[in-house]
Amino acid sequence: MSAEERRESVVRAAVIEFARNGYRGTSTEAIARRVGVSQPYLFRLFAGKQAIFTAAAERCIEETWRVFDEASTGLTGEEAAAAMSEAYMGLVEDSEQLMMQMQLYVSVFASRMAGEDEIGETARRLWGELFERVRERVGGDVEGTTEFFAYGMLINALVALGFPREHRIWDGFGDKAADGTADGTAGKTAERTAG
Amino acid sequence: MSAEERRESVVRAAVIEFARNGYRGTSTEAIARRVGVSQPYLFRLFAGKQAIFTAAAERCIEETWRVFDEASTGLTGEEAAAAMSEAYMGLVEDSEQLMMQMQLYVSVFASRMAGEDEIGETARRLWGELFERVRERVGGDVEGTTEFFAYGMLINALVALGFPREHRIWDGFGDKAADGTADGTAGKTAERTAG
DNA sequence: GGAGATAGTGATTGGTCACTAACTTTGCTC
DNA sequence: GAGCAAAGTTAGTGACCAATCACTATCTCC
Repeated sequence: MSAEERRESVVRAAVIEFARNGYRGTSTEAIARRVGVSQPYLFRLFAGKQAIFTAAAERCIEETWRVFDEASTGLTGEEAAAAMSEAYMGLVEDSEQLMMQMQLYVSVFASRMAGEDEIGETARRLWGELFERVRERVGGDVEGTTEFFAYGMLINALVALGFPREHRIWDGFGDKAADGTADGTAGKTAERTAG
Repeated sequence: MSAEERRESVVRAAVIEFARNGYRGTSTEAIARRVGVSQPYLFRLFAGKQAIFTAAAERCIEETWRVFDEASTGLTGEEAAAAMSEAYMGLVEDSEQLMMQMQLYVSVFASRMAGEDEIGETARRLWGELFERVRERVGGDVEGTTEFFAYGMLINALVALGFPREHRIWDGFGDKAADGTADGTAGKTAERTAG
């Protein structure tokens, strides 16, 4: 297998391990085991553990946009927003994607506290780009986009805490979360702008 | 100093250290140093590192309610919601409070992935209670409370990523975040229910 | 003043982990 | 099939860390 292909599989494995156990809680040994390669070999493919984490985080944000884009291609405004909301709700099943985001947030903060903000700069740039892309897709409404991301963050937290989707805590998300009765909206985006 | 007083100072120190560096990234040595006692003594006061983390997490959620309660005493409905939103925005300065929450979320997930859900059960109970208390305070509106928490989670993420409050990314939070022009609302709560 | 309880420390240990150095294997090209 | 580069491994190192053990100091009550 070429180094480039190996790097790809390392990133995929790293997303899973880092999402589940965080930066400090993940050993390079665990990543290597998942890839099926010896642990020292990771250091031939990446400059260090931090570089693997950064690559996993970038992948995760790119993948999030890919999900949004795929769900909303050809749509605009409220329709696009609803489609992306629904797509994000679908990620609740695939919790690695959501948790890798959370791990990125806390790791960026930790790095900044430690006096380094390199990963923070990267994360803010990527996150800002994601925000702008979503904003364009829904038609430029900043407040609506902010609300969209707000609900996304709450979903992350509820998934992390392990509230099952039947739990009452999900009741406030329209009726999409609890029983899948799609009314074409998710979050409160449609209601808000219709109000 | 009595053991009880020491435990209190350990919890306070632990919130800061865990908030900045996470569970795995925080050494008991670092907590002990901040408290001003020897590292082994922590294990006289608490059963283990996990017990310190749990105590810090509980404290953090209690403190969050305390902030909400203090800000909204005597108020109801939209006024209470606005006051609590404003109070939460004030915590942006005091990022340890917000980051300890985030660390709790990722740690709960990690514990569940590791097959233990003890801290998860505690966290869900406390978080659910916080949600219910806020809901009562704002008058029972589930959708509005959900929205309130959603914006709170987005604030956590933006703080973690280190977006300065002047950054455009905060523009979608009414006009409160950017320039402090208090219009009596925060997030979109007032607009939504008024719509 | 001594007995018991409470507060607190120094030394240590078994274990983990990121990372390195040196070596081997595999596949390609002429 | 020799030469070579890329892919991959085994063995090892220094640092760190949660938890334990055995010990000391201080206070209180009789």
